[in-house]
Amino acid sequence: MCGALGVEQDGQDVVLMGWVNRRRDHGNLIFLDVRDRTGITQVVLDKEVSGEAHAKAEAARSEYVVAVKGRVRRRGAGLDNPNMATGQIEVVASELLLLNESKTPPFSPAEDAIANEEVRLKYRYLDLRRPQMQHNFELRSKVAMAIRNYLVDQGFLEIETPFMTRSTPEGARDYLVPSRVHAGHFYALPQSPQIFKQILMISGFDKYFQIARCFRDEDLRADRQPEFTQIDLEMSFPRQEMVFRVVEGFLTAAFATAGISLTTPFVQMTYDEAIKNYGIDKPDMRLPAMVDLTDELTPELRETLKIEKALPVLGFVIPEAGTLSGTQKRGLVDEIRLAFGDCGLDFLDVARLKTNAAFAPLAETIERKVSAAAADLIVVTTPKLGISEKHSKGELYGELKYAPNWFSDRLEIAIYKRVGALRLQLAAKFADKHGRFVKTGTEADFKFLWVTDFPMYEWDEETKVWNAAHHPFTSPHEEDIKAGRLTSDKGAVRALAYDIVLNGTELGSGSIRIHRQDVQAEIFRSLGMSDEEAKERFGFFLDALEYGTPPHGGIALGLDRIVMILAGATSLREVIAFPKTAKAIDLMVDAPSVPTEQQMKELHLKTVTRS
RNA sequence: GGGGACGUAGCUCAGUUGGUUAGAGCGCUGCCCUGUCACGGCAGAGGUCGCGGGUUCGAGCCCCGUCGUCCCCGCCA
Repeated sequence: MCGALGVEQDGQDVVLMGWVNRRRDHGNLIFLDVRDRTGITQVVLDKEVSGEAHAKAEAARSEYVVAVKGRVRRRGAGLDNPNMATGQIEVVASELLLLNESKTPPFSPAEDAIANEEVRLKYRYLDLRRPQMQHNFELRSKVAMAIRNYLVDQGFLEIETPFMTRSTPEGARDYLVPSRVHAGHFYALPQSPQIFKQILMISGFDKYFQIARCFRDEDLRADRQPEFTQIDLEMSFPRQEMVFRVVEGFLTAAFATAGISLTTPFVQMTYDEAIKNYGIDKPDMRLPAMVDLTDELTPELRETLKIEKALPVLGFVIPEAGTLSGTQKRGLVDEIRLAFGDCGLDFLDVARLKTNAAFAPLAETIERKVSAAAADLIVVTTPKLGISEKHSKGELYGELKYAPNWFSDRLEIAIYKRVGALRLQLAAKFADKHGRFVKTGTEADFKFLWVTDFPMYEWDEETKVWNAAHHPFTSPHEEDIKAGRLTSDKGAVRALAYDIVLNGTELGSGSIRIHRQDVQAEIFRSLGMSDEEAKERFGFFLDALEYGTPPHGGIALGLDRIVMILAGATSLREVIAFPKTAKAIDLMVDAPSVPTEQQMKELHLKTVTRS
């Protein structure tokens, strides 16, 4: 292989096959850089060595497929290329075959500058030839294999579940597949194998896993594709810590394939703590936390900053941001105001903190509380959100989605989330300076975290109902059931649900499930689902629960996201061979497409145009 | 559904206050070249300025609409 040659092979006869990465024609001497999956080797075609091979090389062009027969030679003094892995050797060709020609490609896989995504996706086969992409998919393959091996070693069984099924209870929109045999009936592609894996527990497969494709018809993001791959697993008789240890185990194995050793167990915090300290349920631990400064502010300072009495004031630090000029500061404030509304905020570096008339008396306290270093930027803020005492709890939950237990009765909690978002946006803005997001290939680049005790219910402001925050098979905390909160105080019910977070990205989420039919029925009722409705949607599952269901629980992790972060990429498209655009289009095969009339007829379908 | 950025040669991009013949680098084609490795030299080809409409004496540039790509909000266990 092209990348496998080194000085050890000096003098050996070899055959190389690959693509012409570059051609350098010196007349009677031609260099071809031949590329395959493993790397690039320089091939020398000397007219005096083989006139025939040399003549063929004259016709060779970029991306031609060639076979070279020749001898490995240590390059002469001063001819080594230190920029190339194989730069100490070259292959002197005695024979050259042009196995296939290539049209001039719209962009060259050899180029350092990458074309725009539209072109890359249309000519995906060319894009995938790029060494970076080849590396990503080698990494992905190895990671998946390491996880498989680990789980199998731990006694997990890999079991497949159907793609053509019925809706799973995940709340996302389904992709539907029309049935030819049953007019008007549709299969749904699974949003996850959730129900099947629980059934497998009931079936006695006490440790199941699957690297499973999942489908969700929702709008996309850089880290969301309509079809994606999950490492899905479920265990019987677990405590959640048992699930954590399994996940930490396979992640350690997976990261080891990339040469990164992880320290376990991972850090753990509750959902409430995450919101309170980071303003988000998936904290990026590479950045410092927020600090509540409410009790530190004097009434005079509140006056100066025009902060209403009731609102909490939060501070945080952007590391290494350096000193901002007045203009920069004003620009930043305007920008933030645009995105976050009036924040009553101020940006202060440590020096300014001490000289600012309003803040000076508190300088030391604030500096100490936010643990600011000299070059750090201190942000003191309270987004106002137009919140007042008049706002109902429901409206607040709408803003908040969840209602963490510790502030069930307070009105200003959405602020924590706003400030959390602000913290992330500002950190991204100063990313070049603080370097916290830079990947160096060490353990420190990967900050894992377990977030536990998620709320059981979330308030849907549009429909004015409580929904299951995770899914309706998640078990609430026993004490919350006993305290009657399922009916009296839904917002305060904690679930035995947990997320695993890496660098601010949710990698996966899982829960301990309900294994008792009576509890399950109570949950459905608490979600406003009638017994009939529950039976209609999940009847088969409720039946199964009644035949000796073991306590069980599990988790599912996004394989694509793991590989993305490990590869240092910022989009899933870099680690999915044939991804879709933000509008769920495959630009290479041009999918989705219009079916033929014959297909439509057989499927009993008719297209209606919505006006 | 909403907001933002982008769309000019095959690719990456520049294009001033609206002005006459739209440029650069890379790539491509031909010729030359025996030590290059982002080879070099000479010559050359290559444009529906995304698309449609409008304003104007005149539009790559201004306005409206539309399509596409990307990012974000909503949405998404």
